[in-house]
Amino acid sequence: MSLQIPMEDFVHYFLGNNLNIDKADFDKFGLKPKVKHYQKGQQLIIQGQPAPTFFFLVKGFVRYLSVSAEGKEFTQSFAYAPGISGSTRAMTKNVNSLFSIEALDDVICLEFDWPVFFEQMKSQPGFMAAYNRLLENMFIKKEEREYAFVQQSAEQRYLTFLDKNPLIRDKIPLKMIASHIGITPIALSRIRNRLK
Amino acid sequence: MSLQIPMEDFVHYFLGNNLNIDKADFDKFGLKPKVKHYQKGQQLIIQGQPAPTFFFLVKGFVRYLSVSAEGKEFTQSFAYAPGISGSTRAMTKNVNSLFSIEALDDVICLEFDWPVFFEQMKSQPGFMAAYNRLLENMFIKKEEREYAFVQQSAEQRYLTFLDKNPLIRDKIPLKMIASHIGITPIALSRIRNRLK
DNA sequence: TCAAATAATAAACCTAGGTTAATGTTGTTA
DNA sequence: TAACAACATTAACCTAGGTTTATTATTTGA
Repeated sequence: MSLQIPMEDFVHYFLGNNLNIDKADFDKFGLKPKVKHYQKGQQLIIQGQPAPTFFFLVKGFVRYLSVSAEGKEFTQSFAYAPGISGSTRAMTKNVNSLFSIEALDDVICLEFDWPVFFEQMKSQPGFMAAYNRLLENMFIKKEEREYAFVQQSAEQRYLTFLDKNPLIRDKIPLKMIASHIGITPIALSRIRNRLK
Repeated sequence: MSLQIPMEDFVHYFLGNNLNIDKADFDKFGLKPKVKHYQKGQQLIIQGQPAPTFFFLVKGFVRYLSVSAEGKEFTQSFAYAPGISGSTRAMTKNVNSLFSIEALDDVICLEFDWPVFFEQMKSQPGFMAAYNRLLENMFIKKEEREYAFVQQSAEQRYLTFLDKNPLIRDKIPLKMIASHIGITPIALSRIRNRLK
């Protein structure tokens, strides 16, 4: 592991607010992540291909995007450093990913092999519990999103997005925000015009 | 535990296709669930109230519904025997539930105290792993739903619902299907008329 | 620093689905 | 089995957001 500071960040993140895992537990792990660099526009994982890896983002931010059969883009979500990233479905079910993960920025990340990681996790109850908490949070976020799509207007979803994503709201193209909240860029433009 | 056959079902379910847990691990557990009966229309948990319990449905089926500030009903999902049920958010975060769970049928279920259950799970790695798998599946389902709301028409969502829910599709009122796929009963009626 | 590409906005028009209100159609229960 | 309630359908109308096509910023990169 050559990146001293990011590794500290990583440990700190896992130990910290989100996952609350014991530092000692983590150090017992013999993890050998690869340090990877991606340039803006490059893909960390590719829709339709296996993705048995998960990432810890050390620097930069990414989006999850899927392209439908009709060629329509949908930005499922965003992730940014310090934080984790990957396709839960592709990793855990060993199937092809339904989305790509694209760097929106120059990205530095640690790449973990999921099968190895998962195997080791089984012998580390603290880590397993942390993974649990992570999944719970991910699920709850999707639940909130489900609710938003059914009960809220596009305008409300836009305002909520701005509110909940202060770190990236001014750094990503509006068309990505539009496709994230499930509308076209034209509709978002109308909303923005109405709001000002 | 007085219900012999359901308990067998329960164990079998947890051991079985979904969670793949070892029967011996389960038996080590000293779980003392309450056996509960609910009549059609009664609520297992109530929106806005704490819900530190999870349920194993032995018989019958339920729906998760939330009512918005404007009084609009949304049927988040359905669950049926044999299977589990509860509010992940309310259980794990110890907050009030954002939805109610309502019996659509006469329901028999086992009620577990979440804090006790979770505490015991920590010492049973096999069970913790099973809970993980469950969360992964729950997350993936929500991901699919998110995708459906953004990329599919109401008609497609209706057809998908029928296809994926053979056990309940003919046993629940259409208005619940409508509110589950995010449209009004009127719109669903139009769709059904168009389809025949 | 000037093209060329990409992003954002705007206008005109269209459509899926919401809303309201009326009318059948089931299902309960007294 | 009558009467009431809940559910489902239909029609008429409305609106948010999609589509198409231009026009105007911004980036990007040579």
